[in-house]
Amino acid sequence: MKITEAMQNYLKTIYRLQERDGVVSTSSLAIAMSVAAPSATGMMKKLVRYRTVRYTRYQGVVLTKTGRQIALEVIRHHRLLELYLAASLGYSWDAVHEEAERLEHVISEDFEERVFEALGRPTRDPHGEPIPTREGALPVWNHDSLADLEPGASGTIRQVRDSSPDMLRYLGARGLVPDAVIRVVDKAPFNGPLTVNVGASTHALGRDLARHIRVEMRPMLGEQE
Amino acid sequence: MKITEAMQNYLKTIYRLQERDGVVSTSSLAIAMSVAAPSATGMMKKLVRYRTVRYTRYQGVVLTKTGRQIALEVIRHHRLLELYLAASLGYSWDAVHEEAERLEHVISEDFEERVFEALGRPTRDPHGEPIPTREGALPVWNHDSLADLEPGASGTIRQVRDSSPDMLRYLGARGLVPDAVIRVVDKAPFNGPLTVNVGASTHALGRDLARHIRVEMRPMLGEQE
DNA sequence: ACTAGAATTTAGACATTCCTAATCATTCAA
DNA sequence: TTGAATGATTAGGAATGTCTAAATTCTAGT
Repeated sequence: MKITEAMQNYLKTIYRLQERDGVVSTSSLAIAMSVAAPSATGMMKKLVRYRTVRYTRYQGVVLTKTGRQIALEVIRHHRLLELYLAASLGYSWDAVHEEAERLEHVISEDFEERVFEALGRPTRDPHGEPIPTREGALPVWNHDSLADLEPGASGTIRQVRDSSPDMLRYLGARGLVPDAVIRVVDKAPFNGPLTVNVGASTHALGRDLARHIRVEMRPMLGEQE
Repeated sequence: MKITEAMQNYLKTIYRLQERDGVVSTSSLAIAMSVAAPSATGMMKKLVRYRTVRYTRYQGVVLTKTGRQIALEVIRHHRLLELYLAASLGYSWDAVHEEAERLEHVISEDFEERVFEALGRPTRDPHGEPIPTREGALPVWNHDSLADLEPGASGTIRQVRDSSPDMLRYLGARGLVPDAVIRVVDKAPFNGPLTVNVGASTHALGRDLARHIRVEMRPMLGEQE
């Protein structure tokens, strides 16, 4: 009766998909885990035995409180590690994900605590994602998708939601990182690209890409109360 | 065709036992790995297929060059991690072993390299054990066992070979750590205790325990050339 | 309402790594 | 030298997590 590493990974993935889609289907889970569908079905049944998910045949799964707790614990490890690797060992923000992915399952609570303190009890990882607390609470902000901003709007990048190293390097090279201040110059119709100012330079960004960038809008002049 | 974590652990353990006893028997390996004897036999056969050990039925195993290479790589990870945990995250020397034991199999070569550089290319871990080089070379010193020193002899502790946290705490509390300068005051016959000066204080030490402490003797006055 | 196609689950298999029970080999002592 | 104790191996089986192929269930379009 032990939560294995595989189970942790499934729970973490279910959590992520559930945030996005609500109920999680077998096929989406299988794709996200890079396994065949029967593997996902089998694991769902196992997770049920551990009371970490609620599962109805042909209907998909939802995390229980216990399952969410475990997922958030793993996510906390992951994000603390990403931050630690970047801050203390000089990793670039596009390289932290892969290393954290393997370390997150093996570090002790003691290690977690020491890293947390060494980093000054941080609340966000290098990609701007919030770090769950030890108690499993996760502050949720509702920032706007960059893709939704209209020309003229400006704000501060709060999150860059993409774990592909190539994409992160691409964005980083253009200054599109958390805390960067941006302004939308132009926006093509029909899901076409956005043109944005970042600091001194201007870049065109695909709408799909922009959707992964979350922005805290600066209240327009005259809009403040 | 992949070296699994279990195989790494067996190879590391075979390396350690081989240093001590020469050829490694199934039973000693099984005991050291905390598994039943048939598990050890089975793994030996598997390690043969990977050309990491030479094995003769009923005779035990010896590492091949490849096997030793892999064992030393894992040991390098282990000792770098021990040092890093102690130096950068404030772990006590009795706590580093357990954490390093789990991390050693999952860190990347990149992580290893960054830690190595962050620590200033160290050559010894917190217990005084030498850290194998990236090429798999291991400097071997032949220090004396504290148990062999005669009354009046003195020297510097170079290694404390014990991974039990309790024992390390016990020794640490008495100042018996690497680089400590000690002098043997008295030595009981028949495998009885040694009495040693460590800094300002004096302690009696069981001979078995003293055997795990390796000392670089200071040449006696008048003995220098 | 029916049916074709998509999604999902079941069935059966394989690789790992571990176990217990039983058999086989070695060795040491009388 | 022989035989009992010790040590090692074989035989057979369990748990995990994966797969492919086949059967089942669902869903949408007519």
